[in-house]
Amino acid sequence: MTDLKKYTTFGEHLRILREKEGFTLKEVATNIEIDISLLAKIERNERQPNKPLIKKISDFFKVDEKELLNEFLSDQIAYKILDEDADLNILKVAENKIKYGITKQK
Amino acid sequence: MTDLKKYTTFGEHLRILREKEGFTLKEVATNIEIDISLLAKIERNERQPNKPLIKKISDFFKVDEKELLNEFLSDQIAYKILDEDADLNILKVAENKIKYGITKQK
DNA sequence: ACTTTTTGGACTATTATTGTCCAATTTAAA
DNA sequence: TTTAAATTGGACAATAATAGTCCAAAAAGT
Repeated sequence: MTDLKKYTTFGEHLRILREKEGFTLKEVATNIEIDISLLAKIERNERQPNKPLIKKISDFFKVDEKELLNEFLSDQIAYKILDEDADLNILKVAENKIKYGITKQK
Repeated sequence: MTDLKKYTTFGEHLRILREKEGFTLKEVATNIEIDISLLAKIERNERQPNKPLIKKISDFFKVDEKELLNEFLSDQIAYKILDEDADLNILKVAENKIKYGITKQK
């Protein structure tokens, strides 16, 4: 587990990684082969990374891919709740659905 | 709270409501003004309802709209976890993100 | 002041999802 | 056991959502 502020977004996490190492957007973007502007947007959570990109990022910064992926997925869920401004208890409901019953969608 | 099997999907819930009242797909579909086939797909969770439709459904079956909406939202989260086959603990992480910090996406 | 870095917006491209249509299958009722 | 009604399923078109690009403006650093 990295010693970052917990409970931040994927984007912030990424920015912190980058700044900790003193890289510019350009340097990172070049390495992970995306547009600078896109990387900036990802850091600001205006765009979502895809899986291959998360892999490249974890390789570049030498962090655990799984951890980054979880950061990303938990963001998605958090954003969904915020967007819909749903009650937090639906998380428990979702958990129970998974545990007791429902199966994958086709 | 309706006395339905708990922790089922939106689609199953809908089908149970319909069958309990002895309606055919056609009858319900006509009333809520969607294609029969689409309704069938929604009952099988092959299509997701949208908000206005959830409203129409709750009106038609005289059930609480908020409850149906939560059913739908918790499904979405459950399906996401299953699809990504993510660890359940990301739900807790998401909850903490919401509680301590992150704000709405733009 | 000049240079580099970052931001922001408008636009296009891509991907995902919904909704439609119709034929095939299943159910049930005559 | 045929006939009709109900349901399913797939292929496709329509729509919506999201990502990615390009470039100019703003901010930060030297």
